[in-house]
Amino acid sequence: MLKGADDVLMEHEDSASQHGEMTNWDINDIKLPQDVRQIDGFQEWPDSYVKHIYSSEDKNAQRHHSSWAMRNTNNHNSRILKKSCLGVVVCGNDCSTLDGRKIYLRPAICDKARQKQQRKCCPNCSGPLRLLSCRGHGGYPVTNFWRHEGQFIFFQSKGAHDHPRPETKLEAEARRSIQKAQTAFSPSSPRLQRIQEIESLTGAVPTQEALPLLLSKPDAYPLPDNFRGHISKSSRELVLGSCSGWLPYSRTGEDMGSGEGGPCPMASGTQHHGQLSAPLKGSEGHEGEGGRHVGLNYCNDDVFFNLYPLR
DNA sequence: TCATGCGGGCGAC
DNA sequence: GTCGCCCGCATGA
Repeated sequence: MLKGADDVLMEHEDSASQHGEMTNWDINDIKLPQDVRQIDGFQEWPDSYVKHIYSSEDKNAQRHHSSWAMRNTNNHNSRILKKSCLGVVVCGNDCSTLDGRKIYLRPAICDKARQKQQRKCCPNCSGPLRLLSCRGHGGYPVTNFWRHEGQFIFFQSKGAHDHPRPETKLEAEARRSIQKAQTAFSPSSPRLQRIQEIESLTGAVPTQEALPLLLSKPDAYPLPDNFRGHISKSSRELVLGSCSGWLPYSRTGEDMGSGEGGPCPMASGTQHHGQLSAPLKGSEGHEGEGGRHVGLNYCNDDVFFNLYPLR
């Protein structure tokens, strides 16, 4: 369907050196190169018409991981896994946080979960959420292809994302963990009562078992090259600064405290906890943005998380 | 509950 | 035939 455009772009791609690896192959080739001299470090944010060859030992590659929200697409070819980009969930009111950041949530991959997510409201302004579809591949979503061949995992991306980066899977997972912690620490929970009891007896504040916290670092969220011209600087600087509100990408609707549809008043009932950190499982990327930390600075209608002062 | 992968099926081109 | 997309199902975390 879009082959003509692809071919043109492939030429461009082939002429460009990508870390020096072989790129004169296509994911649909009957035979893929096996004399690969150099394998790539895992790319968390592949964009544009790129190809990568990963080691079959690479855990991220094995999982066909991407920080873009990619859903499985049936291409009726069991040898090649195809995924298409779901875009990003934004605030329908195009609101900004107090420090000028936009809301870029990660679309749920599961269709039902995504529908549910879109019924939720913006955690910043309580406005409607809107799914900003990816149309970076000739008007269709960017597609990623994965193929396991011998010792290597071949990756090919077609299209250039025309939308901001959503929060990463890791961040979304962290938010879920935090929500679980919130539930456990809700004011009426026996667990919290127990902690308060301990606190009153000992004067000590129990350190958290493992509330996940990821700390952001500047420039952790560069936008796709093709998007940089379209948004403001403040939107680009999606890093956590002051405790003016909450995290840059915000949380998804699933994390809105009591579930269905509740608006998100800003940080009511905020409790302050010490800064916590916990290593995240997995190895998000081997280079570049990999292994970064994410600031979580939550407003929350239930409990806390306006709480982690940044360094 | 949700992410992920698989595969049937449909319509457009 | 290829591609995009919908759907349901299964599995695992």
